Amino acid sequence: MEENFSGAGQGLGRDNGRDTRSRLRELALQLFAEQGYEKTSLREIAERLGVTKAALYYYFKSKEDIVRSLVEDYVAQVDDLIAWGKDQPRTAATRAEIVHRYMEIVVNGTEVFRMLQQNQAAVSSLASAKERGELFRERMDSLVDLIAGRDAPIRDQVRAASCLMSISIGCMHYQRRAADPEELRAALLDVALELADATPEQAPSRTKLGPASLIKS
Amino acid sequence: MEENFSGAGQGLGRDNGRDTRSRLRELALQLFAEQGYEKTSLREIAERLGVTKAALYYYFKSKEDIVRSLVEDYVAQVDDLIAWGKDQPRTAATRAEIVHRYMEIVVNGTEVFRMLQQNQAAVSSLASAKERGELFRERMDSLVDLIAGRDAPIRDQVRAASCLMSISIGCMHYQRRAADPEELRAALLDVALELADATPEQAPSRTKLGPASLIKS
DNA sequence: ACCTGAACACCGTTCAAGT
DNA sequence: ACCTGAACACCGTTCAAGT
Repeated sequence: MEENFSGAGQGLGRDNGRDTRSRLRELALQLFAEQGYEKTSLREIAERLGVTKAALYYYFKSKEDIVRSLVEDYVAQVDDLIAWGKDQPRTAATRAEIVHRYMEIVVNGTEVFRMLQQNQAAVSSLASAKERGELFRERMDSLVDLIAGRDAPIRDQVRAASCLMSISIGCMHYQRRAADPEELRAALLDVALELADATPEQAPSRTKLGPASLIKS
Repeated sequence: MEENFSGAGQGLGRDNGRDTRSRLRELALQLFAEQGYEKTSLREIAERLGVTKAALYYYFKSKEDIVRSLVEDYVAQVDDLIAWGKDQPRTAATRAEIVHRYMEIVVNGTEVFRMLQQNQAAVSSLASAKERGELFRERMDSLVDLIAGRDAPIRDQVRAASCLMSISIGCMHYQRRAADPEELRAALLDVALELADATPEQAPSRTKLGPASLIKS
């Protein structure tokens, strides 16, 4: 919805506007992810683009608005996934499908997710003042609910959260140094899928608190 | 080393200095974690403390220096853990011990880790200009090496990284809403320990790429 | 439609000066 | 030892004005 914005009249103008706008978005993403949102000044972006600071306000109404434009698409994709998941039966197959789809989203937007991860504080106060609270926390919780089941025991919630974190952190952290991207994908899926299913505590637990924890105090 | 700084002469002065300094640290940690490092101005901190902006520079030589002072202790603890781990045999017991110790560190410094997590970008450029690169990335990698073994296959590296992330993210994310903190600890340990050991792929793999992936293309 | 120049309030930092 | 007031360069944002 932000990417295919060119449709309106790209043959009419110099198409230079579209060009400047997307160069701006591309450059901002790179700089925000690399050196951080707050450490990247609009002056730096403008200089590299060959325009004035003030010119940027023709394309975006604020610095935060640039981030919103970069993130928007992926937030929508996650929302779609959540909506889809809510209509699905609570089976192992559904959980696996959620993991696969989430993985797909993250893989396609690794740079954006890296940028989000690195600028959590700056981004979460971007909450648009509207009801879309926290932007991440909330959606994390929704996905955890879908995977572990609503009001699941903490242990299963932790497993589900770890499952999701493994995917995103794993992508961001290893994508650059992994020789074969397919191998990384397979490894991530393997770990994530293992975490997506609550294990029926096969081994009688290696922590001191086993089933015996009911006896305490 | 930063906490027990009072030893020098706390009976001599008004002990008001020590007091202002630690009130400053406490307040800064709270604000940085809550609203973010960059969104928290020194003016706000100073006002709440009842002094001028400039007064803060008597205690810390820069804004970043406040963060360094907050983080220092925990970085040192992690470094100690890494150093200890390097001298240990590569057994399952060692891995379990590393997980337990890491958990201990994170539990004791949850607020600091939350603050680090939320301000990654701001903090990682705090790299002191010295060689202590990235502050987190690097130490993460060292711990992963200790758990998975150096130059382990990606799958095992991912498992080890997930193990560590489960602990820190799990603490930060669930500590506040968990009814019983002991239960949370047990749940986190359970998941982390499962991830700390590479599974001998018991089930013949549920991803499309099994051992058969060698045949491809 | 696309961009500039100049001004705004605010930020982190420095420093001479006060007690 | 502990703190202030005033100044510095820089930041994001606005706006009237130019083409």
